[in-house]
Amino acid sequence: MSEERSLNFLEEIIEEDIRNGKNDGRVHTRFPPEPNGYLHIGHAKSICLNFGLAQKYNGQTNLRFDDTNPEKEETEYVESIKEDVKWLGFEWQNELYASDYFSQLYDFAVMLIRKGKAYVDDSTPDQIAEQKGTPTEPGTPSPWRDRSVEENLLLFAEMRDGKYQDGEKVLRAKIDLASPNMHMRDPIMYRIRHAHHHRTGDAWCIYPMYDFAHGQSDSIEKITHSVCTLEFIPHRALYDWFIEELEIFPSRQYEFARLNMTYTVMSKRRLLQLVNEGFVNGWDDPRMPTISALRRRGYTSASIRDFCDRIGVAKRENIIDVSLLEFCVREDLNKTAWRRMAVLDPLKLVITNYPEDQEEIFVGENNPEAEDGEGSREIPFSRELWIEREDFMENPTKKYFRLGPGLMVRLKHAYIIKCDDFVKNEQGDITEVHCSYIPESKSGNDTSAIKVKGTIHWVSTRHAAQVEVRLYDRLFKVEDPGAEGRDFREYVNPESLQVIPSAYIEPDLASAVPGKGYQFIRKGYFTLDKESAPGQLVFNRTVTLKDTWAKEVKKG
RNA sequence: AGUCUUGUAGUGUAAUGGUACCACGUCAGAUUCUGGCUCUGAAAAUCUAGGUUCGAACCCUAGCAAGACUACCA
Repeated sequence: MSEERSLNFLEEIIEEDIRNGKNDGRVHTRFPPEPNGYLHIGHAKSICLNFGLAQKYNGQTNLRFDDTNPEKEETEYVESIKEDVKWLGFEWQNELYASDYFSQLYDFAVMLIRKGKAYVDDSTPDQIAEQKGTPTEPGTPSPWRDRSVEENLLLFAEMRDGKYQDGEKVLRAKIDLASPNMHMRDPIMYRIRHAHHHRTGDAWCIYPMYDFAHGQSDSIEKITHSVCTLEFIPHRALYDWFIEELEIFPSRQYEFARLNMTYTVMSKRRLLQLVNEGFVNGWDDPRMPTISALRRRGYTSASIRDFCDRIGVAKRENIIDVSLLEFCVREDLNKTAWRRMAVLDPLKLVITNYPEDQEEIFVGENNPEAEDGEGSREIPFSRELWIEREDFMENPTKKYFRLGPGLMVRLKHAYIIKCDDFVKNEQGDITEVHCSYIPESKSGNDTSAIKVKGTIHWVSTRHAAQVEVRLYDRLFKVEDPGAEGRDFREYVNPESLQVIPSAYIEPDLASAVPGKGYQFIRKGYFTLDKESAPGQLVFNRTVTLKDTWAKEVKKG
C-alpha cells in the first residue's frame, strides 16, 4: 500500500521529536532569505525542504526576511523573492521581517547587559580581531570588558540614541575568550550604522548582527526546526547560548549541505559579478541559475520541485550534475508541451511533382503523450518547404536516415518524399533540394506500403512566419568554475548564447502563449521570451531533446 | 595549527549488525510518422589499516582525504 520511502535525516529527527511529544508534536519551519539578491536553484532546494517538511507533518512555514543589514537590502529583492516562492508553488503562513523584532531584540540585549552577559566595547575592528586570538591561542580580554552594568546600560542607550559615529562602539556578548569555537569568543551583537533601512527607515542607527537576530527571531515565531546550511554549524553553540541566557522558546537549528551544480556558480557574490560585469544580461538572463532565469528560460516549477526531491537532503558536500535538472524538465515538458514544427537552419526543398498552386491542410495533434492528444492544429502544406539543413547530406553515411540523393523520408504529418536532385551555388553550398512525393503515402491514409527509417519536420515557405530563436548552452566550460584557486570568469562559455535572427515557424505558433512550453519537434523545448512583441516573436530554448544521433556523429 | 562536519558506482542517494537499493549519466538492444517518448539488458561503489562479532557500509581505535570556522555580512 504505502510505498516505504526512506526518510532523510531531518525527517528522522522530526519523527523522533513527534514520537517524544516535543513541542506537542508541532512542526513549524521558516524560509529566511536576506533580501540582497535574487533567489537561485540552491534556494529552491531550501524552499522545497522547509515548506515540504511542514507540509508532510501538517505544520506551517513562515517566510521571514533576514533584513538586519540596511546597507545591502532592498525592497526590489523582497518583491522578487516573494514572486519566486509563489511561483514555485508554496504558500507561507506569515510574511515576517527580522526588522519587525528590532525593538524586542533591543530589550533582549538590555536583559543580557543586566545579567552581566554583554558589554559595550570601544575597540576598533582591528583591535577586536586581534583580541580574538587564533584557533590554537585563546583570545585576550578587551580593556572595556569589565565595565559596570550601569555604564553598559547607559552607553548602549546612547548608542541607540545616535550619540556615536559608525564603528565607534559595539555591543558584545561576554562568553568565553578561550573557546575553541571562535564564534563564542565574545561575538558582536550590535553595531552602529547610520543607514536608511528599507522598512524601518531611520528609526534605528544600531543594528543586530545575524547571530543576535536569527535565533531570537526563530524563537519569537516559535519555530521548532530551524533548517540552515552547513556553514552555520559553528554558530549553533551561540544560537543555543542566546536562547538559554534569554530563557526563551527553544528553537533548534539543523544543518544540511547546500546545493552545488555542475557548469554554474551559485553564490550571490559571483552571480552579482556576472550581472555587473556584463557576462550576462541581468539576473533573469536565461543562462543564470536564478529562479527568475529558469522561469524565463521555460523551466516549469513542477520540474524544479521534482529536481529538489530527487537530489535528496544530507550533510555531505555535493555537486549535482546539471543533466539531472535537464532530465527533470524534459520529463515534465514531454508530458505537457504541445508539439509544433519550426526550422532553425533553413534549406529550401521543392516537391517537383506537386502543383505550384496546390495547397493542403494537414492536421497534427497537440500532444501525442496525452490520451486525447489535447486537440490538434492545422498545418498548411505546399510545393516549397523549409527543412533543416542538417536533414540533407550530399554523401550520406550508412546510418544516416534522412535526405540524400536517392533517399526517402517521411515529412511529418504529410507525405513520403524521394530526393531526386539538389542545387549548389558557386561557393559549393547547397541551396535547394528537389524531391518527388508519393501521393499514396499521405499521413493517416498511407497505402503505399513504403517503409522509411526517417521522419523530418518542415514548414511551408508560403505560410511560414519568421521569429528570433535563442539557443542557450551551459554558462561555463568547466564542471566547477568556482573551484579553489580559479577565477570563474575565465571559464565563461563564449558560445553559451547563440541567436538565430530568423527561424521559420508553422503558422499556428504565431499565436504562442507566454509561459507555455512548446516542443519544436526533433529540436527541443522552447518558450516565448518576455522580449517578444507582436509580429516580433522571440523563443528561448529551454533544453534540447535527448539526442542520440548527435552522440553517434561525435563518435564518428 | 585547534575545533567542528563529512567520506557508498562517474554524479546524487538508500541500506541503522544479516543478499549493497534506487535515480541520473554511460553502453548495448527493441520499438517508433520526433534518431524524442516507451520498453529490455549491461558495466560500474562501501577512503585506508587494525579490532569487536558467526557475520561490519553500519560498532571501536588509529590514520588519510575533503569542507567549514578565525567579518562591526548573512
